[in-house]
Amino acid sequence: MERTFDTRPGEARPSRSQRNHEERVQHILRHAARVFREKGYEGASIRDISRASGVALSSLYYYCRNKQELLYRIEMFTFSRILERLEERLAGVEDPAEQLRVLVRNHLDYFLEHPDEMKVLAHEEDSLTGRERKEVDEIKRRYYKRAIGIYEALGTKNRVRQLQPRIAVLSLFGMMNWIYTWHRPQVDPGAEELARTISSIFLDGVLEGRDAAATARGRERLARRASQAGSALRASP
Amino acid sequence: MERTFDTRPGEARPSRSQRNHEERVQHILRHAARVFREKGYEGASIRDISRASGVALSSLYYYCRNKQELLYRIEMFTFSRILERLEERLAGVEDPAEQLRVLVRNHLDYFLEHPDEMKVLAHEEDSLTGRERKEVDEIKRRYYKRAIGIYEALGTKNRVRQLQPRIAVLSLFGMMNWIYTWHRPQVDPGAEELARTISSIFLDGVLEGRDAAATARGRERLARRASQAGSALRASP
DNA sequence: CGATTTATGGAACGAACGTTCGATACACGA
DNA sequence: TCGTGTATCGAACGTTCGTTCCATAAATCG
Repeated sequence: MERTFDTRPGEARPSRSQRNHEERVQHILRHAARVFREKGYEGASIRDISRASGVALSSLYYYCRNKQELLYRIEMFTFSRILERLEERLAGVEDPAEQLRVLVRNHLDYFLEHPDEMKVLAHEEDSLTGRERKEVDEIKRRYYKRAIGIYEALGTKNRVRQLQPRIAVLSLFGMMNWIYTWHRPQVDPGAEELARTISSIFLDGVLEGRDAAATARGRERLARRASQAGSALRASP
Repeated sequence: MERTFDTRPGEARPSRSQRNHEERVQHILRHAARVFREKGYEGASIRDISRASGVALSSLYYYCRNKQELLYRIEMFTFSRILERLEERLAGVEDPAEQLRVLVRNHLDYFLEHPDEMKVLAHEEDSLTGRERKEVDEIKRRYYKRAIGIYEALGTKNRVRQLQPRIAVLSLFGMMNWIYTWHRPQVDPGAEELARTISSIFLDGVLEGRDAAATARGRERLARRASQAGSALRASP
């Protein structure tokens, strides 16, 4: 049957049919991402995706095992690309502060270039289950660990506040990943200005120079006020 | 028919039956919030809420017109409480930086006390439609505007970086609202430490003193590098 | 060419969905 | 004690869901 060629069939050399196959899958995934963004994973039906992509309902099952696999492929593909691009851009950058700016810029570039996929990534974290869920969690963790590494390098080369790296880095991801809830391309700044703003808030904060030091003194006062306010609330009718 | 009393019936004086009614609604909403948090609004079925609350499927429709009203009531109630508490705590606080710390602390206190409701608030922004959607958007906007006001006051009393208030404030909300995706009560810090960390990142940044000024010089270098990297990527095979 | 994958879509499946209906149990003022 | 409004629920409605089946075109190849 298959001994005419010494390469296993359907593995190397993407034949024309295979290239078409992969293109078709990408076509479906692009439209699926848009539908998932608009209606959410649970709210979107396979019929919606069929209609949006122009591929018949039952034909979708020729390319994907089920609905979950659509989401899984979108998430895996997107995470892989972001990580891939990040490593390319980090090559040769030594200063940790600049590494962090590169990470933010890379994240936001991808965010604004592929808003559908990125909203799905940020919004459908819990929609996968089983093996698919585990694999996405794993690549997400790799991304997170990369950021933690940069943050810790930042601490060895600079004077840094005593913050838990986990909390600091997840706050940074919060600033970035929340963007999908408010960013309107025609009104709001592009990736460059957003990245500059968020990097500068994270690294330098909002206040400049001695003002930052001045407000630091107010912090113990706040701690006292907060617990005061808490008990006052509980006592009120 | 209804001329025996001069007060309109069922408006003033919450009778015992009315109190029980309101308690029952709150009971349902509490369980509904938990189910919405666990499965998402679309993924959760009325039958799930019936099972979780112990109220029969059809009885739920005695208390709420439909599924959307469950979500609407949860979101309105939660937003109202947060705003209410915020104003109580802000009373008498003059310094804008401290006002901002109070806002963060108030937000996170409510976040960790009512994680179900807060995840629903953060995660189901787009699930409502029509009149209900408009009303929730409106109260959300009031909250946002309050934060913008504090941020602008911060700018008049301190030396502040030239950042768009909209972007800065929405980044702050990003740090806070993203918490629901990662916070584990048994491992992660409570509201006080979280609020301290996030306030300090926002106001003072991660770097301290002259280090912050030193890295500022690196910014134009970054701008150049980023556009370089962008074209390099496009040119690569 | 005829044989065999590759690709497509109409029709149907059982299950689950949001919602409604009608019967029943109970509390309470007249 | 009777009648009326409040509260509850089992059963059912029509619709939509994810998925499968099967028949059939179109491309591939010895």
